[in-house]
Amino acid sequence: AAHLEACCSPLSEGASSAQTFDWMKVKRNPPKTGRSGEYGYGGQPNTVRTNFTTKQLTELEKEFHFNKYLTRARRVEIAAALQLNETQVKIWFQNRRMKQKKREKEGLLPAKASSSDP
Amino acid sequence: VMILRSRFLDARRKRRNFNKQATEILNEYFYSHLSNPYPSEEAKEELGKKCAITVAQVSNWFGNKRIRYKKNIGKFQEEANMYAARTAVNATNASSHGSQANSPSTP
DNA sequence: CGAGCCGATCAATCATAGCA
DNA sequence: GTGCTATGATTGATCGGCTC
Repeated sequence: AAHLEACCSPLSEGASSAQTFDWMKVKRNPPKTGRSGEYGYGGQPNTVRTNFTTKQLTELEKEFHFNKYLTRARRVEIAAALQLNETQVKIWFQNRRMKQKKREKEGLLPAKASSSDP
Repeated sequence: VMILRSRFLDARRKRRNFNKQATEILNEYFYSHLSNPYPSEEAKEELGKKCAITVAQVSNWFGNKRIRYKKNIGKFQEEANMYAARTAVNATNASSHGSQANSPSTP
């Protein structure tokens, strides 16, 4: 792999229009997901977003409805059963909780409208 | 590979684009705060109200806009100039204000 | 000091809308 | 109809801040 970044600099611009602000340069570190998305490889950082299988998602969802929060023990069990990292399971639950909250929030006042109508 | 998508339960299927006016308002905010296009929760609520969309949609819009903008600044140059000219206001950096309509943030 | 959580965001991708 | 781009939504994972 090879990444290079050396184009424009935040220096001055003639007149109008934009410059390059800090938020445009923000870069996220590659996932440290070590692996286990798919057994086998060298073990190098996955670099890519893991795609959970329908089976894994089903199990996680089921567990979530049972308990919104995980205990260390439960997390280990699930991770082993689904062949995921404990971290991935932990993160999944965190994201799931946020998703749940978002849903509740919107399900409260969904005053439908906007856009166009065909 | 087969990975039979459970493409049968995704709300993202039927999607409708926003009004031209809503997009107008969002872009105006975006480009007038290009130095820091991160509306506060309050600002999002107000934008959502003005555009008749949810706060979540406002967040999605800004999230997509920021990523796509920085991915290809050149592609948005025109748009940027257009909106930049339309609004003279500009907050070069996050700091307090004292305006009337909307204020950036920092609780 | 570190682990887990929250809230926000990123970044890649999905699926459709919209236009030539 | 076909083909490609624009765009809203979804989501695994990261970042900073806070609690314990």
